[in-house]
Amino acid sequence: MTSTFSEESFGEEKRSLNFIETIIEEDIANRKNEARVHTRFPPEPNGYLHIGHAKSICLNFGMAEKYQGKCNLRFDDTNPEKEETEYVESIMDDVRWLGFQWDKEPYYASDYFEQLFEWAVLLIKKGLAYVDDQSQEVISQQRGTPTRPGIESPYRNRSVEENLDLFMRMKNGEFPNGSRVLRAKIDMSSPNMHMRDPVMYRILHAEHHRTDNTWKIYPMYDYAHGQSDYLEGITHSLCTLEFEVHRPLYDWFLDQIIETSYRPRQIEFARLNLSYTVMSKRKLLELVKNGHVNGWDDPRMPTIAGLRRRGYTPASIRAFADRIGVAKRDNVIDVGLLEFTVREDLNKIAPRVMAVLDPLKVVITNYPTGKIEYVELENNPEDPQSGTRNLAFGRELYIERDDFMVDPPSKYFRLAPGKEVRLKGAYVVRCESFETDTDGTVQTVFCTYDEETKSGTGPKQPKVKGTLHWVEASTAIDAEIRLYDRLFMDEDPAGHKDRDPLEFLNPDSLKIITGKLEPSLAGVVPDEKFQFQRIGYFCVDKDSKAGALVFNRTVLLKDNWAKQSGK
RNA sequence: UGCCCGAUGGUGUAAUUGGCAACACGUCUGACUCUGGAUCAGAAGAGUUCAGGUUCGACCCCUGAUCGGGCAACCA
Repeated sequence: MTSTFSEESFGEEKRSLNFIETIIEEDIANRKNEARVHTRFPPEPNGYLHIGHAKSICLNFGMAEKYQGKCNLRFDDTNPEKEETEYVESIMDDVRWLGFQWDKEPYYASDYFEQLFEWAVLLIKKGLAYVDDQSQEVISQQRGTPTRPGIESPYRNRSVEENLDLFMRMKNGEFPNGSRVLRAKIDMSSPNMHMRDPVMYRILHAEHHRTDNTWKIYPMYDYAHGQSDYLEGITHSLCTLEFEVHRPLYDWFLDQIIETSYRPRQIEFARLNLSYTVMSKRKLLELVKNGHVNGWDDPRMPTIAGLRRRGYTPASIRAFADRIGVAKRDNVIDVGLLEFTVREDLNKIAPRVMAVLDPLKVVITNYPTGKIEYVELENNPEDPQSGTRNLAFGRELYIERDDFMVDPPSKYFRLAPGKEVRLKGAYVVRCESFETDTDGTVQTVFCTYDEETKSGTGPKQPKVKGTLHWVEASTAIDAEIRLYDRLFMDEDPAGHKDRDPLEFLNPDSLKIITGKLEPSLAGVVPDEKFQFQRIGYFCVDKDSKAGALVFNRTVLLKDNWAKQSGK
């Protein structure tokens, strides 16, 4: 094994290789395929990319980066009935957003239709492919079952001439959909179902998003994928485990056409599963179509577009992909790990601001009426470069309703009658009294402040247990805050036989409230990210406008008090 | 009663290719803190699915079993 490429630069922790890196390094050491590394990310443009695809993207582009190779973006568009340009666009957006750059232009399997067709003709001439006139049902029956061998089609031994003629006429559109297929002649009794004379081409009179109506026949995945890899010079074709049984077929087709020593190799890894969510395109599409979420980029969706709108950063997703690793065993990653990686990134980069989501009025009774002063606050204690800002302080403020209790337990470090807290960046205040409405809900809390405790400059700096965030009432601005929670209440919503994942939908996955924010936020634009001090990370939604701000909650801060008091 | 994969703390991923298991998240302590965040220090938690075998020595090799996943679209 060469260690040339496994050495990490100084400061980075040195990690052991995953099984794919091990294979690649062996191949490089053996100078297989001239020691080139060329991968590809091959999505079908029939839906939006999700976090599982992000794993594949990071893997494929990551291997290319690590071994100074290349990675193609290739749209696997062999089924005109499901594929749309909208998806092509979104996929390119997502890959770019994650920070990867594909080699040259995006490729399309449809670019190879002509070549694929010629190779099909070649297979017919070699006696390795034939036109079958039977119906889908009959062909399916003849295929047998996993435990019973199939039987051969009566059309299996047609002459090359007849096959050629029929295949041409299929191509020319002379036959209706479903009337004939081209099949590879392999082995109807193979224990591997995929080798039982698989279909190579079907007749589809459908408009293709790129080739329009030129083609009346379309190649199947198995017939197109390996050859596409070959045409692009791919060396390591990484795909998920369910394609493992396809590998003999991948190799079989390549065997028939390859004349060089170069050959791509398919390697399978386990797809990502995330707890408390669903990951199949079909189920995600259902969520969108049935209106359980507001589109593919709804911040509750595990799509890349959804995560982006939720406030996740590319760095956090790449860090996530990094930590989950790559292996062949089935896995379910705790969604908490994803949340950890965003917090980790946002903690470093998100400016801190004051925002009160459930406001409770506080009156500082000994503070002059009408006076406003400005206190200085750090923008981000984690980032010394981020500077400070001035924030209005006055007699009437809002604090979080959770931060006051009439009759608190002993470990409660916040405001309560007779207790003192620090208002972050301002003064220490003491709660003298409070006022409730008729049903006992606290309406206003009355405090006194000590002018000498002013943050930083005051002569008295008493140690107080609690520090609260706050906003000054007359200058605070309102904003719509969208509080997102997990979409499903079950850890594995799709993992129950006889139960629809929709049964586990979380009815409280979105709550919309109006919060009070510090005025410096008036000019924010979509995608800006902040830490609402002591609450969590929030980002500006694309629906946000000046005067009608909208924030999405990305993730809460870790909250040991909630954990402790919840028990 | 087929074929192909896989099985290591709660969750993931490792173990210099045979020298008695490490890292991350999570959990729990404690310190620090003008964010009950972050940071720092520490702890608990698996003896590697099971049973045999080879070996001085097995997570690693062999045999068998068990459990889990995948395969019967003219989907990818």
